Amino acid sequence: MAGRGAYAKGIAKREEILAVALEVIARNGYRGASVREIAEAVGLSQAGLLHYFGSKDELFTAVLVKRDEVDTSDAMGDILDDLVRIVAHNAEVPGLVHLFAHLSIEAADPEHPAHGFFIERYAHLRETLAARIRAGQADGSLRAELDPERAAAVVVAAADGLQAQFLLDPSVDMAAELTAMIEDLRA
Amino acid sequence: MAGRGAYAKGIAKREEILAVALEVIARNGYRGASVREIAEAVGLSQAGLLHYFGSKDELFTAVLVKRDEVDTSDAMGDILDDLVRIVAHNAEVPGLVHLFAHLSIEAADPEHPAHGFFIERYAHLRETLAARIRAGQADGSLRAELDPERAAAVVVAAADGLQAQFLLDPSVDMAAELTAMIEDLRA
DNA sequence: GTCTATAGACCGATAGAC
DNA sequence: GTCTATCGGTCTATAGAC
Repeated sequence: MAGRGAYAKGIAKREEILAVALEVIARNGYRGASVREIAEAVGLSQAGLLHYFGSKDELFTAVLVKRDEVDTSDAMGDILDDLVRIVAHNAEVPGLVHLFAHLSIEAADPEHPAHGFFIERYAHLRETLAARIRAGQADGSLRAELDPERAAAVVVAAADGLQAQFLLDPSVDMAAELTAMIEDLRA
Repeated sequence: MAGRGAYAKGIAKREEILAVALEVIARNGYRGASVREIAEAVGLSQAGLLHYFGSKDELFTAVLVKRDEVDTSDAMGDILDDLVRIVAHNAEVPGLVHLFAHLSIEAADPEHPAHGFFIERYAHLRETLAARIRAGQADGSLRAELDPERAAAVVVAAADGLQAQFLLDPSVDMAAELTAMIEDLRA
């Protein structure tokens, strides 16, 4: 895997493009963040950029995966706390929240490059949460009458829905609402 | 307001366009539902259609308002029941759910024609739900420790988030999940 | 008032030269 | 690996016929 110069340079360039794209989107928002604009910010032509990522959707999907990796590496252990912390952090980068929301809707099409990513992301998130809820029920810290799978799906849904409300009206305090909801799960 | 022939005809044409657009979107989905396609389905040129609605976004916003009117007229009285019924019905028209989700994200831009619509829609929905929760707490049918405003915001958010999960994976049973969530609010 | 036709701007995608 | 040039598609705007 430790490729030679040319290969390694390609990888590095991809990383550089992703970092710049993340900046541009976080600053200018998703709207108007065209491939051309990002390409110019990196110092490439539009076609030059699309050499590294086959299409606009693939580029933006890669940005998403990258953000997810960063979020995951920041995780502290308790998924309930992590979720609230991620949501709180998201309030500071509305452009990225917009990109995420936008792509999650567009990826409904099975042909979309990010379709698999979102399917797996939701499945993994729901499983992790359900396991955490079961553990909490076992040690008596969470209410016993909850259905772990259903509660997990609804917590994930609420987090997404709160982001939509936040995008429309930035005064919505996503983290506070989500915290209150999670508090309500406790015994 | 009872205009003469020409005016009334314009109104009727608008209604006809909205009805056809609703059909096309429900059938073909939002993706690929271009102004041209809808115009041809009505028997108009693209520019002919845009004479009635200033832009694509305005047209789609009008479709949304129309759907909302239909939903509202179907309401039976109890907002909690109505919400579940609307969500259940939505599972049968994924194209419309897609349109709704897509526009609600795009409308985050304050310049978007549907921005005000969504702001008001969420505010109204949250108020109505909060009032219903307060009433339920007064008569002892809903849990007393809930914060009515927060619970209302979270229920709305969950409904939206479940729609996003449903669009990605149609096997997700939105109505069942939402019903379970609402059950959990009861005393 | 209503509609057709057309033109311009922008975008993403692709071909092919270097 | 990067560029220029170009293509097809979408939205918007407008001039002018009816």
